[in-house]
Amino acid sequence: MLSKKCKYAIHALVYLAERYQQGPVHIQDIAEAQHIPKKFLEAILLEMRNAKILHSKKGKGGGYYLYKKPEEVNLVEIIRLMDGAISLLPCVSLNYYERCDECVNEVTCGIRDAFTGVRDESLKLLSKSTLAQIVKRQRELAK
Amino acid sequence: MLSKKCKYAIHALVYLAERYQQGPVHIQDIAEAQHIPKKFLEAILLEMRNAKILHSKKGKGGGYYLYKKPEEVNLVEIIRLMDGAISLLPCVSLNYYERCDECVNEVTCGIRDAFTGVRDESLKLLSKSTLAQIVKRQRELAK
DNA sequence: CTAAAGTCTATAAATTCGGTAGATTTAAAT
DNA sequence: ATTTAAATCTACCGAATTTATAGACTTTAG
Repeated sequence: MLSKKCKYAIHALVYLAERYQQGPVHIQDIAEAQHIPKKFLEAILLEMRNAKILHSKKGKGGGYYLYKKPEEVNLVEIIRLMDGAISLLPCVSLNYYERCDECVNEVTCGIRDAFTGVRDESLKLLSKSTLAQIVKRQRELAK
Repeated sequence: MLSKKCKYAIHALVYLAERYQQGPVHIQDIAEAQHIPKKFLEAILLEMRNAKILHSKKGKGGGYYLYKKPEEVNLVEIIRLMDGAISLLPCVSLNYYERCDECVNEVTCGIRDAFTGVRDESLKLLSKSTLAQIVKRQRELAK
């Protein structure tokens, strides 16, 4: 399962993607519209700002807005930033690899195989899902 | 990521599947061979016994052994028992569904779509992975 | 200069995770 | 019947992580 933090991040980004190039959006607005605790959201947005996904403008009339284009932000990137690995086991992770203590021999471990498949499929689907894609889908569904 | 508990459970089951129909296996043996804390493993095996995946024999010469056939135990079942949902979001879970507070309208939410796809692919791959399959794979790799 | 916004630091509640201790029960072997 | 080896049960614990909250500080438009 994704953490709430990650879920919040995705919702906030989609909200900002819907308002792409319409100027800065207040944290407060996002928090209220998406039912996210404001202070928690603050920290999340800040983290995404540090990762260059968002930009912010301080002071009156300030707020957050997308730095990258909606087509260029996908779910893999967001999940990795917020929660870490996509894969279900550390020993099959591409970006967060860790050796298993239980695995006597990683090469002959029959378990990794299945999870490598799941990882690859998940990566494929999640990387196809960009903010642009999600917003488009959303608009179609709303009709 | 799966919890350690779940990873331990899978390793223990594979170990027992390798010894299917060869009599009860001591917790101690499994713990040592797979580097799992014994007391923690105890609780895990007990849970799988209650779920009718394993049987146990008490007293001298006792131990744990597979109740179901290795072909009949797959990773979906184990993960659901140990960690819960397979899906990444509660609102797309088949067995552990929960409504999202953030979702203003679940029907028009463009996010669920991507995660439904990931869920379906994961379920497909994980349900194909049975203990029998894993043991077979393991024996091939060991050659 | 002031109000409205993000930023930073610190903390805390709640939950989950990973693990342990010890008494009890069961059953085989002697 | 006694001993011994095993699972079972009950209870607990510490640490880490997750999910937040409070409040002082900084920046900027007007």
